[in-house]
Amino acid sequence: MTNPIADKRNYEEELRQAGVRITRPRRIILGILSETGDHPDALEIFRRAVALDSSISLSTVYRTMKLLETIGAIRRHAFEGGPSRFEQAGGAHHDHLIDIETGDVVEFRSDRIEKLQDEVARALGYEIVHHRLELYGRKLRSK
Amino acid sequence: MTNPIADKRNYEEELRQAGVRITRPRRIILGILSETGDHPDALEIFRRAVALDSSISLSTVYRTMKLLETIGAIRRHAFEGGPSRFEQAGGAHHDHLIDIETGDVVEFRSDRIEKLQDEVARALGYEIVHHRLELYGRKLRSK
DNA sequence: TCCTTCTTGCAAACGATTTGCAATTGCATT
DNA sequence: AATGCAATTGCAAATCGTTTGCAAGAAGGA
Repeated sequence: MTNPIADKRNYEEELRQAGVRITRPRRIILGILSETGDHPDALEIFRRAVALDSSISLSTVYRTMKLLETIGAIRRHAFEGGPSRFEQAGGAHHDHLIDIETGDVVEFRSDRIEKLQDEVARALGYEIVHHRLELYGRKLRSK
Repeated sequence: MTNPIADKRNYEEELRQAGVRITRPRRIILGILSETGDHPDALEIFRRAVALDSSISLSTVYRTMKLLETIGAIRRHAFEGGPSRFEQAGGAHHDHLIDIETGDVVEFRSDRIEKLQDEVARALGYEIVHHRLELYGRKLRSK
């Protein structure tokens, strides 16, 4: 999930492919995204970016996230209550379990649930374009 | 799902039980909520309320929604992109399918999906406190 | 290097929602 | 029905996350 070198390469390549310039702020933000395994929000990315180049602005972070989102390089999640959080796209589809105590995000995937969703939608006369499944829970103090 | 008289009764009763005063604005908002089968947002509720009493303010709508939410009389949903939308609580649990073309909301329920969610969470060492499952789709032009 | 176009930082604007405050109201009490 | 006080209101201003206009500054092909 965290593969700094290869992922970073991909990002710049994706940008080039999309015909956008590779600027200093973008390179920095891309580096941050490709090295993180968590789901940071814009402000958190901004903080990490400023640590590397204090001249980066929050607007640029937002603009870059939107750009990356439209070219499909990252995914945006609006979990309950908080600001949008981002993750690299490219991996297989998955849903999220959010630890309501820590905010940690655990990714999971259930083909059986996906299949049932399709069935439900079809039964209602719809085809699913996309979905959002978020489980909010707390750690079992399993002994 | 739409039962004006009984539902309206319940609302005022619930408010009394919670020890809050039954005011003119509240009565009007409650009436609107109990008569609607859809999932209006605050502004829409405000519009309908103003039609009945032009002195009602949007803040009061927001305050009332929050109040009703905390006493468990209504549920708030933050569907993708838009403002919060509300529905009466009290019915059985269900999830939502949102028509991405019209914004219409279809309620559905799948015990099998619920069960699988629990299994997934448990396997990850969590217990679910609540969840959010939203299907975004478009009508099948089924002939 | 030059030129055009894309990007940036900044500050102001934004939409949804919340809040401070002084005026008004509900309602338990006389 | 009149009283009193806390709960509630409308209004305007504040808030949060995010977007945008603009003038200045870089990217990168000619």
